[in-house]
Amino acid sequence: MATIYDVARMAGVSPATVSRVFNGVGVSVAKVAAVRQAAEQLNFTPNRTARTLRRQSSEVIALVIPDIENPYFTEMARGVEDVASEAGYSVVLCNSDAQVEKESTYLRIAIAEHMSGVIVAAASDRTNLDELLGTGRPVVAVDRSTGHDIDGVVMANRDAGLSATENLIESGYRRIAHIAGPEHIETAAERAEGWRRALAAHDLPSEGLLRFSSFRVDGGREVMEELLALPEPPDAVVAGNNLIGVGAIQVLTERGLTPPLVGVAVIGSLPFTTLSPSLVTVVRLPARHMGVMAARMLLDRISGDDQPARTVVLRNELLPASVSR
Amino acid sequence: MATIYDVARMAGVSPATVSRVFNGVGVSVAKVAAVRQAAEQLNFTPNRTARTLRRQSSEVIALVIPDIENPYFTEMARGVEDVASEAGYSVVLCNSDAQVEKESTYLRIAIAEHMSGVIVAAASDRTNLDELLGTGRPVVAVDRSTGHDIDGVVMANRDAGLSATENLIESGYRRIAHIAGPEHIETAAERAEGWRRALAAHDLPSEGLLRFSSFRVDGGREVMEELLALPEPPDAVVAGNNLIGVGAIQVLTERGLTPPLVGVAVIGSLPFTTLSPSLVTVVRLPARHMGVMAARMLLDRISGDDQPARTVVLRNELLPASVSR
DNA sequence: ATGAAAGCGCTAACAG
DNA sequence: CTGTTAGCGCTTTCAT
Repeated sequence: MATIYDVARMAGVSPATVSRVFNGVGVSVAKVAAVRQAAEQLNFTPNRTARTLRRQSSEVIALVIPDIENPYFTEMARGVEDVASEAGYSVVLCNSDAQVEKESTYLRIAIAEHMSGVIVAAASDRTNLDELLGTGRPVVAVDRSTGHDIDGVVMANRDAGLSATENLIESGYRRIAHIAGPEHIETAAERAEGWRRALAAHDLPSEGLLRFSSFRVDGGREVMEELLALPEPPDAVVAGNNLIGVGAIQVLTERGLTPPLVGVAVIGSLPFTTLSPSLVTVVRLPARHMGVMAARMLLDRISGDDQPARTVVLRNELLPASVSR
Repeated sequence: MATIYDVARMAGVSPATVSRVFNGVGVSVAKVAAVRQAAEQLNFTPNRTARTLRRQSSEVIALVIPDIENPYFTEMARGVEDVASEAGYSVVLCNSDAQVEKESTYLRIAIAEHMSGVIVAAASDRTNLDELLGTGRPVVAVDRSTGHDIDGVVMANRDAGLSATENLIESGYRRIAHIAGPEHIETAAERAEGWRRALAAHDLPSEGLLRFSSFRVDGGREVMEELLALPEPPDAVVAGNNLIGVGAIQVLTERGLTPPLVGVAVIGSLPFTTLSPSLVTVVRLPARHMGVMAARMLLDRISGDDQPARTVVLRNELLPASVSR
């Protein structure tokens, strides 16, 4: 690999001048031309590692998410990436697999690699950002808030749970279960709270109808089966996220209980569903937009913005099933 | 951030010794203990950028894929990540968005950041690896082969197209269309070739029944609509990948032509489908395994293996629909 | 086994 | 506008 010295020699200038050419500072047109030509000829690319070491920061941001196979998070990643790459930043995607240890490893790498900032969807409420924040790096929380006083972008989760449930109530369902995500994850708890409130407001029963699960397809399947095995099974169900929804609908379909025979409302979109869209209620969560907002806030912080921490709450959109029992 | 010098001073040793402690070379137990304790106290993490600059290589590999929102590729990414992280490597995921220019940018970053190797699912047949290969870095092609003489892992695409089509023929369908991916993408062309052969072998018509599209849901939807508008519409369809399959099934469902009314075979899994699995034929492609194999080959190369280039072809598994017309 | 010292390739004062 | 120079933090000879 050619270095800045090779280019300098070939162009008959000093290494500093070559550096300047590649960093947009004032250099005479003649030398710029000479340097560019030499660089071209030598196939020179500035060595980012050296630049990073010298500058103590790199144009890379880390995005740490708990499940790279969940379309909700990949949609969000697209939003982050679009904003970041527009601004000349690269995004490295890290999959914490919902494990705090893996998450810590990636956060440590972000520090050790001098990345400029981090966007993190916390693996759990035990996520520890102290070390990262101690380095002064900007960090933005997405999807789930953390215990720390930092910028964040979250969904209106309680509202989502509430409106999903109310929609089912309006459609005439009366025994509405909720398959929530893990109990210690904020989004899950909040959505469950919304579900509970909706039922309470309409004097409907909730006892025995709330189940915590994993935010995954098999979690949704398992719990749906349990619910159907109940002496008095529910006539409708609110799925705590997209994957739980998929699992629940799969089980219902296999049993011939295709919605709207059993009412289904899902918190989150079902991008790859093959079901006719009018059969289930969906609360669309603006995942891409969440990524966009988070990236913008992070970039602001990186360029020195030091306002007090902000939390943005994103509204969601109810797409009611158009067919009911 | 504490440096190796801070630790050295505190532990009463030289910086070189600290370095040795963190690189597993022979150091007396007493000093090891002193260094570890000092490091702990100062919360020291070796600076990777400096290490990379010095060593001219980093324990990071890049994985470049054309669509991060496609579960096929994220499943593959999981396979890569599991193997890599086991071996102490981190994986940075880069989304080329099926654009050769974005892809080039990421490949250039991989060089400039001294990454140890690259796994790439080529954006198109115009993907250019010359610059990357010129640096001597190991590169493994996945999913799609490249023009270059490098290791690769691909699916048995022709076979996949063939067996998907034959399954539909056996189920009694006679007018079988194929919605393929982009014509200039190898996987699409090969699967189409399999479809064509199956039809030819059974003296069935193919004329006007092959459509190239994008490997995305809207591509599948669009073409499915076109096909249904034909004067003589097909009675079955082979979808060129998972997303095309989703789009096609969505359109059929909306028209009340739910499979098996119209036969559907999909090349690729439908992880988030809510359709009863027995209604469509699926050719399962071992995406995770592809990632695992690719990562292993790359790691081998990184540790110096210099055998001639190998190409691994992965067999797929036919999961026939259990219900037919 | 340990330390001293020389860079890896780049950028940012500082002079001129 | 341009060149000289001193590191960024680490690893790795080369001595000892």
